[in-house]
Amino acid sequence: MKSEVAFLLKKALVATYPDAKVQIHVEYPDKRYGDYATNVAFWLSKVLKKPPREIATKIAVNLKHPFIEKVEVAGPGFINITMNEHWWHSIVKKILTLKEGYGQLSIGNGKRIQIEYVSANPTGPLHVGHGRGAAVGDSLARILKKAGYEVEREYYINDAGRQIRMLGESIWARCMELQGKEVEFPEDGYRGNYVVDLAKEALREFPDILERPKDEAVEVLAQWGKDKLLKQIVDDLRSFNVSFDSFFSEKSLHESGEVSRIIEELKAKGYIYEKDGALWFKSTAFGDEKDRVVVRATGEPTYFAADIAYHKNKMERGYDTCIDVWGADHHGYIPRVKASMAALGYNPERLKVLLIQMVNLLKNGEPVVLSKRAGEIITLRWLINEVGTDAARFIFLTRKCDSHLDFDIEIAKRQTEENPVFYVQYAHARVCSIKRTAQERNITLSLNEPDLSLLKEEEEKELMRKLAQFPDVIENCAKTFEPHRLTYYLTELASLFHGYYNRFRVLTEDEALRNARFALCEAVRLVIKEGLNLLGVSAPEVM
RNA sequence: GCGGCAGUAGCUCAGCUGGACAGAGCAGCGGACUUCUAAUCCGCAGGUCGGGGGUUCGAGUCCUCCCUGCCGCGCCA
Repeated sequence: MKSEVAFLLKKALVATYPDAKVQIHVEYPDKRYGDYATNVAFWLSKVLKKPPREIATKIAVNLKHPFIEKVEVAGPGFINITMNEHWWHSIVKKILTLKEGYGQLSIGNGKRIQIEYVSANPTGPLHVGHGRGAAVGDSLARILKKAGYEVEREYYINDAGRQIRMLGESIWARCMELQGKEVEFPEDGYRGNYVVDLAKEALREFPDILERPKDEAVEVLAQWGKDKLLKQIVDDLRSFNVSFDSFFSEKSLHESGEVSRIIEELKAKGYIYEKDGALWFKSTAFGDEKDRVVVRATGEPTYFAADIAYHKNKMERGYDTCIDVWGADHHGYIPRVKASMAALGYNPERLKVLLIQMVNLLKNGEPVVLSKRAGEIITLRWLINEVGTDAARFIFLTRKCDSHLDFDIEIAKRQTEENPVFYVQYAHARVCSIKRTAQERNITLSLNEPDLSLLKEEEEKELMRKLAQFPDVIENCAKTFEPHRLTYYLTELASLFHGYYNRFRVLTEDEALRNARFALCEAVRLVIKEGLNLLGVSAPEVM
């Protein structure tokens, strides 16, 4: 609702200083100062060369609206605004009318955003780190949609190149072992147990596989294994409430010739040279720290070459913005991708890369040590089975992407008050419980024209203030690409609700008061439900 | 060595274009269930915002230097 206040401020500003051009920023001050505040006078004082208090006072005089109770100039020049009850009541009514549609914005203005996330190699199951990227990417997609963007979600499948062949060789080696044949396991092979399971299944599916020439067998197993693993990945993501609009195959870029074409295009522009038998892209011309190989001395294109083609393809599809969600260990990769886009004549600003920091797994405060050599990983599937999708998603979204995340498996499993997701869900369930109890006791509850002026308590006003912030939170998340702000908001809203619930009764004798309070609670419930939905977390009616 | 991220209460972390006395949860201590679910609530206690300089009317937030931790610097992806 900040935007409405900003609009009123804008009017007052124009009335006072018609020529002033300044961005109006509205904040939530400490509640003893008022409901909204702005520091616009400070910015103006720089331009007008007058004291901020003087400017603030003049603007305040012109700030009028039936919903404004009072306007005060405070401190060195803040303008504090206090709204009257009609303003707060209008918000509750708005929520009850719009329901889950409350908070829908149009700041995206129909602009197209593509968001690519997870994109894990189909050479093994998803691990916990992928889960964090999935939670962030998926929730961000939901939030951006809510903010009025046209959003497309994509998964880039690295189904070409060395790692897929290595998958085939790993399965082949395990097949040999299962048949009791001595064979050296490939040095960079995939050592996880899942490869043994795949090998067992492969032997059933292709009884003659080991009789075929090795190259052929490896190729068959590679493609078959890749498809199996991809299906498993998609299934895991589905259990994690994560979905995609499209899957884009790296292999298709090679097969369609797009990779070769992109190299020719860069060559024509003079950004490709040969050294040591390989072809190099002159990314240093666009700020990268060194040039990068696009075609190996063996004649094979690198992963990066395909990635250039992929990003060109994205640009050609006309998105206003493309978001790539990557693990933070890929940060050194950003300059070369942006360089390639610049070289091809695209504005690199159209690409935003979100780096997701590492997840540290803990067990009762102690780091979980995994042997990388033995291919030990903690899979997302395991995590979902242990702690559930709701808890895992919520915990992943309680940190900003830039921060490392300590994920303590025992705490997440414990399902106690240490686990914030239940706290928020419980608030939702409690409102549902009020409704149920009323039904059981034949108490009438009506949302029809509640008399909200009966909500006189400070706690009730606090709740209405918080509810009014929801659209601002959506806007904030969408602009910063930071979904974690929503989890904090929901926790705060739930906290206010629990406090209110403990102190006041909804099902009172006084029918008018009962209906007014229930209307407020129902508004809280609707916002929590929609908020959780944006995080991909369920809102149970009973707990 | 170069680069990225982090360094805020005992622990895990928030902190909205720089704003008005630095916030939450957990842990600790003390209270609240014949009344809409105690997975809850109320209260107390707890911090020279890693350190030094600087910019500003104002710095946890911006600049600079230093310290510590994690990560990256392949013709791997």
